[in-house]
This record gives sequence, C-alpha cells and structure tokens, in this order.
Amino acid sequence: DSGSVVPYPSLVAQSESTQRNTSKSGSASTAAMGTSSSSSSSASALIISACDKAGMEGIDRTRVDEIIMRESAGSVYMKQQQKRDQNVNVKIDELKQKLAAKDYSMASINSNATSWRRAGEHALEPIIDELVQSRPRRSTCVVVDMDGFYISCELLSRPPELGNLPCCVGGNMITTSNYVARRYGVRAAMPGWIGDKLVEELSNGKERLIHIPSNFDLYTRKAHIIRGALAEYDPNLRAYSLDEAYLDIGPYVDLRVGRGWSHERVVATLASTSKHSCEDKEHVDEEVGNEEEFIHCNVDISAIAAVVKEMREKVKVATGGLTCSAGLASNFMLAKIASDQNKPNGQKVVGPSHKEVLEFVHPLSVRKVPGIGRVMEKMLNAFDIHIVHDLYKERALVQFLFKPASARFLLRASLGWSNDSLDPSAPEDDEVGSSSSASGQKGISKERTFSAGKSWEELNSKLEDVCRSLSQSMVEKNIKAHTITLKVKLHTFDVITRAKTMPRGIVLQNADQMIVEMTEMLLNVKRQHKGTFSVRLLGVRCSNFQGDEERSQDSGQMDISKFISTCSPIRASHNSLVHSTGTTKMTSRIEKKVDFAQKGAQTDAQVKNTDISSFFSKEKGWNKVEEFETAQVLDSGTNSTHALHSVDPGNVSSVPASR
DNA sequence: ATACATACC
DNA sequence: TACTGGTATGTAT
Repeated sequence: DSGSVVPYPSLVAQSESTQRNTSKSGSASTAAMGTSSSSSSSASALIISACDKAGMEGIDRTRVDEIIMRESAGSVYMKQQQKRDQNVNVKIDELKQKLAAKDYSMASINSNATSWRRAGEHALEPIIDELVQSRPRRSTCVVVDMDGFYISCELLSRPPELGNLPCCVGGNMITTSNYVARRYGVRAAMPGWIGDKLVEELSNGKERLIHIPSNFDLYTRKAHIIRGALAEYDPNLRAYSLDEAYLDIGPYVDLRVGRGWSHERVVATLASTSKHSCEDKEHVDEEVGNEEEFIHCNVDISAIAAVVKEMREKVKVATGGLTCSAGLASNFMLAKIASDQNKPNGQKVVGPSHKEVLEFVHPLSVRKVPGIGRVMEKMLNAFDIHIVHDLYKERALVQFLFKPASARFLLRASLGWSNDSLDPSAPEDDEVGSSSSASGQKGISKERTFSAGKSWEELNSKLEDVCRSLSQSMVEKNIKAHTITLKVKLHTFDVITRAKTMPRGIVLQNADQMIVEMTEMLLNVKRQHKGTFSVRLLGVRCSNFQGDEERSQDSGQMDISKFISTCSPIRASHNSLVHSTGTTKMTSRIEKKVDFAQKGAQTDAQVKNTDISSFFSKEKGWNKVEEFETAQVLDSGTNSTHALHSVDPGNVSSVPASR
C-alpha cells in the first residue's frame, strides 16, 4: 500500500539532482542503472506521515498528502526532513554502486553477473532450514494493543456524542486520534495545526478537530487495570508501553482447555507458580502434574482464539469499555503484526505451520515488520523490495547489501520469525544474569523543546531545569550513572550530542553535579559551532548505570551452553520478541517445556551467531561461485550439520581448510 | 567511548 | 506562526 506515493515535482527534482551529485564517482555500472530511479520516486515517503496506520485504509491519501505538503512547505522542519531524505538517497546510491561493483567483478569470473545470488541462496539454505525447524509449533503468543488508548480513555468520561466527532489527545502535538479523525488523516505525531487544517478542509468546513489535553495519570491508572486483567492469562506478561502487552498464554491454555480446569483454578495455579523462579520446578510439577500427554496436548487453535476473545472481553469490562485488538501467533513478531490487522476491537490468528506463517507474512509491506521504519523501507524499495515476499526472494541480495545484524534481522523477518535486536522490542540478553539493577533499564533522559532564539542566560537556565528534573527521577528510581550526554537541537532541527564518562568511582545523580558538567559541555558546543547558535531543544541523558558493570562483562563471557544451563527457558519457549519495560518482570515458565525450549534456544543461538553476510563480503574470499560449490560438496560429504553452524563467525574463510 | 541515525509508542 | 518526549540500539569512528 505504500507503493503508490504521490510524486511532488519539487521534491522529485531535488532528489534527482542528489542522485547526479552522488553518483559522480560511479564506476561503470550497468546493473545499477535499471533500478536507480526508484530511490527518487519515493522521496516524499520519508517526509510526510504515511497513511499506514490502522483506521486509515482507503482514505483519500492524495488530498491528505497535498494538504500536509502545502501546510509544511518551506518550513524549517521540512527542510531538515529533505536533508535527511537526501542523506538516505546517498546511502542508497552507495549501495547501488557496491552492487554494481559486485556484479561487475562476478561477471569477469563467471560470465554471468548475477549468478552469485544463486550461490548465495544456496549458502543460506542450511540457515533457513535451521530457522524453520526450530520454529515453535504452537500459536500461543499474544500481543494485545489498546485501540486509540489515550483518546479512548478520554472519551470514556465524556458525552458519547463526542465519539462521533474528530477528536485527538494533544494540542501542539497530537499523541492519539480517534477513528473519526483518522479518516481525515489525523494521526499520532502530527502537529496540531496540521490536524486542524486536515479536518477543516476535508470536511469542507463542517467539522473541527477537537483537542483534548493529555492526562497521563488517567492512562497509567487504566493501564494498571488492563495489566491486572491480562495477568490472569499470563502472570509473566511484558508491558511494552501503557497500551501494549505481550503474553504467552500457552500455560493458561494447557490448563484451561487441555485440562478443562476452571478459569479461577488456572489463574490461581499460574499465579502461584509464576512467583517462583526456575529453580523451583518441583513445586510446579506438584501443581501441574507430570503426565507427558499434557506437555504436547493438542489444543485446537480455535480454542486458543476463544481464550483471546474472552481475555479481550475482560479487558473491556474491567476498564469500563475500552476495547483492544490482539494478534495470536507462534512468535511475537507475527503476533504484533497480527494485532494491527483487525483493529479496532478485533483479533487475528496466524497458525503455526510454515505454510500459514508465510501466507500471512509474505504479502505484507515490509513496513509492517516491526523494526523496519521509513528509512529501511525506502532503501529496500530502491532495490524493488516492497513486500516481505520480495525480501525472501531477494535474500541473497539483502545479505550482500546490509550489515550482518540488519541482514540477519531481515532474513528472519522474511521467514516470519524475527526476534533480532534491530527491533527495540527485542528481548534483552540479561534476563537472568542481571543482578543489581532490577529493571534492565539502560538509560534515563529528559528533554525540553522551547521557542528558539533564547538568550545564553535563558538557555543555561533551561539546562539547569532539565538537569534537576532528571536528577529527581534518578533519585526516585535510585539510579546512579557513569555517563552523561548533552543533546542540543538547533533551530534548524540539526541535533548535536556530546557525552562524557566520569572517572572511575564517580557517579552522577546529584543535580548540581550534573549542572556543572552540562553547563561546561553546552559552552563547548556553542564555541565549536559556527554560525548562529539558536537552540530549540536541550536534553540530558544519563546511562552506564552503577551496578551494571559486572553483569555486562559476565554476560559477554557467557557462551551458549552456559547460557542455556543457567537461564530460564523463557526466551526459548517464547521464541520471544519480549519486552522488558518497567513493572512486570518475567521470571519463570512452566518447566515441562524445557527440553524443547533448550533445543530451540540452541539452534536459535547458533543461527544467530553465524555471520551470514561474511559469505558475501569480498574480503573473505567467499564470493566466488566455485568456492560455494566446493563448500557444498565438502559439506554434503559429512554427517554433521552444515558447515555454517560450526564456524567461528569471525573467521569464516577457515571453513574450507578445516574440512 | 563518542557521535549520529533509526525505530518504537 | 507552528513538528514531542523517553528509551533502546545500530553504525561509524
């Protein structure tokens, strides 16, 4: 759906000139020419708010885009966005040249410029096999997402007629809009005055966008009620934000549907077992029993879906009428995507089989994948990759183009199973190894926007305010940090950051201490900066917390087998794309799954640790087709698993020799 | 360790 | 006129 972007002549022209400028160093590239136009045609995709949110299907995007562009044309903000867009264009051009060079060098070896891709696909086969094989075989992962959470909370306590009018939470900046407003293209992260214009013009002056000030306490209270309702189904749920939760209802389903227990009995059992960490497995065994058939009991997926339906109904009742949507799938990436499909007040089930997973995920725009944002979408589009199926089809190209972490993430996404770290919702690696700081939080920050052009004194005063506010939060949370970062946003929207790590033994929490550091840093930034130093935002961030040191070193040394023997089986049984934000902390899981879970964890970790893309890099000498073929022959001559999986990722070129 | 960029809600 | 705030993480140096 993101493919049809209205071209804006000025932007397109600008982008094309960028292309010329940046490709001047180009080597004779024939292969790249065929696709080089695509990066300019979607220039506006990065700049305007795409209408890809739930509730915005089939609206007159042309008119919405036209109004947004007209309203922001020439603004400083838009200029900054265009600058960003051009930087992405440069990146795309560099990738195209990299590809052209590859095709050129391969052509001299093989006479077929693109045959390296076939070889690459072949090299990926064992990795894909492993991934598919270690895929979970039940759909018990649930993502629950409240429908327009903030605005729904507000409308709950207001006359119902309001719900039929376009409403939003937020004044200068819109944080949520109701579905009436979304029909006009009004959405989160949109400045209020553009929302006003959209409603005014698209309703022909008949309607006006209603702004409701945000009331965070209200949303927090509701969020706790929601979590309470959901926790009956998974006491170890992860609350990702106020309005989103990740659950594994496998244990609930096994007892409720598999055993036929009452809801109340299941809740009591889960609540008591979840309090204990994985060392207390005997207790769980007593509670749950040891029968083998229970472990793999075949609960019909429609019965699981019914549980989700019931769960959503309980949320609605508990909150006094707030609706939510849910996705039910065999991993959290799919569940997350699915939760958006039947919004609002709906749910979507994705079956666990490979076939069902691919049928669900392959037709989707790559943008639907959590972790693929506007920039990655644009880069992929530039190589004619638009839907997830393209991502799979072009997997060799993708491995060649992107850095290992991105490439791995994209490959897994194309198979319908990503839990990689590109997604900020990915699991932390510290689940059990963590000792001191309980939350797993990595940093804390405060920032404030104000009208640009403040005097130096005013600026320093603002900075002190931010420091004091941050200090207060750190005292409340009992956080002390080693590193402090200053963030300065200029009136041009350019962002400058400067960081300082304190000498050993010195930690930051006290406001005055932070003010000293930040004031000096701001002065340095001002001195370094040429041109008018007009600031629109100041921010301070503290990271590198005291008490996190031993842990990071420890987990870095932990190898896979140790990881498995030490850790709870959570991640594996979840195959998780699990969050750890704040209040709810996952500690244990029903133990009967542990065998399967460990197996899953091992294969998963091995795949994860394999540097796929080194097979495509020049330096390793693995880009020659003949060597791929040699490797395959050698590989097929052994009983062990594929060569890839026993290889030190940092030394891939040693594989042929070791065989 | 630092600076900047991307992503999510 | 006018485009947030908080957190995490990837990439490059």
